[in-house]
Amino acid sequence: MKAYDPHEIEPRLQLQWQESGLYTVDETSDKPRKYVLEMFPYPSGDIHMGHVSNYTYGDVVARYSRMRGFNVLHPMGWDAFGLPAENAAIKHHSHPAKWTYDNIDTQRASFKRMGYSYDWDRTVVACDPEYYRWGQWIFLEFWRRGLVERRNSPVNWCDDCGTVLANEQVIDGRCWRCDSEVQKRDLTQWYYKITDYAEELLADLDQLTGWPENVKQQQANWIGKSEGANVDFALVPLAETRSPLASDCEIGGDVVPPISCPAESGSGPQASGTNSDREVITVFTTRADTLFGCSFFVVGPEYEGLAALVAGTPNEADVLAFAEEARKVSAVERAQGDREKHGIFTGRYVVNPVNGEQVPVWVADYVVADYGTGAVMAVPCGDQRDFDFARKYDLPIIPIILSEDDPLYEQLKDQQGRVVTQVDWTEAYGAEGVLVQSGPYTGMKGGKHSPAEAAIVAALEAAGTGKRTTEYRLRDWLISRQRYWGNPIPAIHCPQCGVVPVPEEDLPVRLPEDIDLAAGETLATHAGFANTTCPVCGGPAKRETDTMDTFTCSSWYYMRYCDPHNVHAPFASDRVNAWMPVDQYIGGIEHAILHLLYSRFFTKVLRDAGMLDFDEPFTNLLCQGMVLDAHGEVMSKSKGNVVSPEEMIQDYGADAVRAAMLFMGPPDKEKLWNDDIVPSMMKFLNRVWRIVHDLVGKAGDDTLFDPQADASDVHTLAMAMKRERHRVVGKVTDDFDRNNFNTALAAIMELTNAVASFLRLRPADHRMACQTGGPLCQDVAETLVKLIAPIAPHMADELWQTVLGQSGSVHEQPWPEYDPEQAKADEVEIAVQLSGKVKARIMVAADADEDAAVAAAKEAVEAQLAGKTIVKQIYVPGRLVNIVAK
RNA sequence: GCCCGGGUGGCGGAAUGGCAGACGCGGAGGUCUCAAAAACCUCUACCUUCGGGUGUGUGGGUUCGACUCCCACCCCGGGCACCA
Repeated sequence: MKAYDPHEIEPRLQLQWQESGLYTVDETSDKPRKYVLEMFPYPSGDIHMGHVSNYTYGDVVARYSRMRGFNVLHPMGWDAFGLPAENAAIKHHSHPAKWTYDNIDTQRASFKRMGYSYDWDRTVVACDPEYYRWGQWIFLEFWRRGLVERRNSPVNWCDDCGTVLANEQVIDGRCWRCDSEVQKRDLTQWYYKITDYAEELLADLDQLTGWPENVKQQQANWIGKSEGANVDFALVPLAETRSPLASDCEIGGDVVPPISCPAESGSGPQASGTNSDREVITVFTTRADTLFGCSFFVVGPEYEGLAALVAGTPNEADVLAFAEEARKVSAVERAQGDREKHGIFTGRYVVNPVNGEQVPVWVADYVVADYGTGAVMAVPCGDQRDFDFARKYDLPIIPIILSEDDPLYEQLKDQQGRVVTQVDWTEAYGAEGVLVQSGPYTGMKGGKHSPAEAAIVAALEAAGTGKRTTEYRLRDWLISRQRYWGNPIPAIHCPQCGVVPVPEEDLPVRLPEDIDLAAGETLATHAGFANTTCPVCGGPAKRETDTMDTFTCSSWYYMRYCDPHNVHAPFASDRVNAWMPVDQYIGGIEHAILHLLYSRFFTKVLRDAGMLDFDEPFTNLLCQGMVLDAHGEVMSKSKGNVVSPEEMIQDYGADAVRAAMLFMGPPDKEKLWNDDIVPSMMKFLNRVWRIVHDLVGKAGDDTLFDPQADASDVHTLAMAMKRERHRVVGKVTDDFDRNNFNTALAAIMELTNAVASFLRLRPADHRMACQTGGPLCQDVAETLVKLIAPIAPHMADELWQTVLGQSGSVHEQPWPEYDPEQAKADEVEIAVQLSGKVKARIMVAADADEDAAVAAAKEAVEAQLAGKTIVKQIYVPGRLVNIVAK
């Protein structure tokens, strides 16, 4: 027997697989198709343990699927545009392409060394003009469909990266890439109008039954749908303002005079002050039911009409100064949720449309600028933020929604007028409750989506002062970047014709290669690139010099894999429709929002463009957990705790590294790396290697079972091995179907243990005659090799081809069959419980009926049953007998 | 604050409401060996007066039976967050 030597076996088989084109997809095959995909890597350097984890899972799924009879598409490529390449180029006075392609070469070699079964003919590299050309084409298609917009607005600017960022790339006010503080700047930028798809992106999450719940939850949070209403508050003209100073701005006195309301006047909410000639400030609210509790009104410091609003008021200068200061607060500081609130009275009033009350308008820093209308109605009774603000500035808190258990409810439930009660609460009442002091709605149930909310919105709509609306937290996707190493935006700025698209036949707009980034050159300063002619009028014009966010590249690469060499289009629809959606997608949880949301968006747009016949790109999603060091710390160069896959392969071989990664735990959980695990897997593979050799050595031996010798033991263990063979195939099949790689491997170990027991118990000098012994050994050996083939593909193929002497590769073999009947034992051990406590264990026939099992069980616990009456007995076949006795 | 996960031996982790701790690591002892390595074997949750008792974050509940289901709480990880 040759010793197991992964360093000899692995490179040899990798070459054999490559030369035979084992993993090249055959588009003409009539097998059912399966698309197995892992998120493509960014070529940042050599691979790390996170890559090993991700791509090993994908490779096991791909290899297992092939053996299950699928025609499997399993491609690999690189997400090759991005800032690190540019920084490296500046540092080394070279070109980003060099750094990128060098790293791709390194990674490709490592992936091959890991034995991953990719179809390398389909590789997509995002910075290849043959790929990014079609990213530009898709940009133009989005433009044609009205989904591209260029607009000026406050954007996130990262100074260290020298570019703007999408909302999704700002984490707690910091840049996702370099962690430096993000500033707000007013800039004209390019957007993809993802908000047009907000509703569908949210609603279709329900279709994604193969996605982890937390990812769907994160996307739903990010989209952030709120159903409510826009309500118009009419501005009281300055001339009619009755109380000009901030200090008297409360609704005067303790008792507000009774207001007219439908119960008295017979009409809907008073539309007082909503004449068309009056200026209106609109607010968005999900709690229209609390309108009667509105005691002030707030606009944010960024509110557009602020200057006009305060023009001519006594406090104009102070208000503008306050707003200016508030705007300067950094995003990082603002990201802290429980900041102290600050505000100032504007001197103006608006009219509450439900009751005609005039309420003071404040400017405060707790109003979010780009959500809703940038203005809110304040109901301190029902909203904690308004409550805090009211307390700080001594503004009225009018109880209008209460729990029925509240003593105050008894006092107020029949209150006719409007008592401005300064309640002694310590916090707002945010829950559902019953309305009081709310005109005709008093006594109705209030809360989000409550009857009172519906009734009040309906009345506002009837009166023309309100409208049902849905707001989303999702913002449009800012796709332009002020960087070189990205996909150029195919647009031209013509002084005559404005901003015009680059004609399709002129694609791709190529990145100039002769650029000196180290000297500070940019696309904008590169004359050869920036200067062009207008495709409409032919006059001199400037090229757009922003590039696209790299996430635009990763939003459709999985479609390109289906038709990677197409020179006429991004892809042929029939090819993509034949493979997609991706059956199993695997990647890191950090893309729960960014990449996965953008990809879903692209899919829906291209579907609407008639290019795709499916709604969602990824049917099943597996988000792998991070690989951490033994102490649960993230591996990083600065901490010096990085485990190198390359070193592990050198020491133990790729198969052992793969097995170790799979065995560490469930794929979606964090994995704590332990240095002992790879050698122990090497040990296990060695054991399999020897066992298969041993079994094959016995396979030709038709004298295996000698009834003259200790036949009972040998026969018993042979039968146990056979049962285990069937049971384990069932278990492994089930586990692979559910991506439970760790327990699949554990089950394979159990089979090897059964085989080892069998082999050990048969001393070499036993010569036995049996018809079935040899074939059983051969069958078990083949089965074991097939089961382990997806996990340790090199060793399995070597055993298959040389030790088992089979032709072809094990990776083309059908997955082993199993017979559940044969997995059953004749006799099983069951537990005997007394009132749920295990008291004994007995052997019974596997098919024992209840009477037999219970009788045997009683015998086993006879002593403990003495003097007791049996109340109940439960028999779970193959498991236990539970006797309840008093 | 809201929304997801999770809490099981010394460690990683197993358990369709049915014998908790599969499988592996580590540890102890042994076989083989001149010796070591490798390989193989046995043991390995805790307490115990050796009868048994206790154990899956805590406290209740449902059930013949709960790691699993329900209620309340504690702790850890993640996401969202002055989003009206």
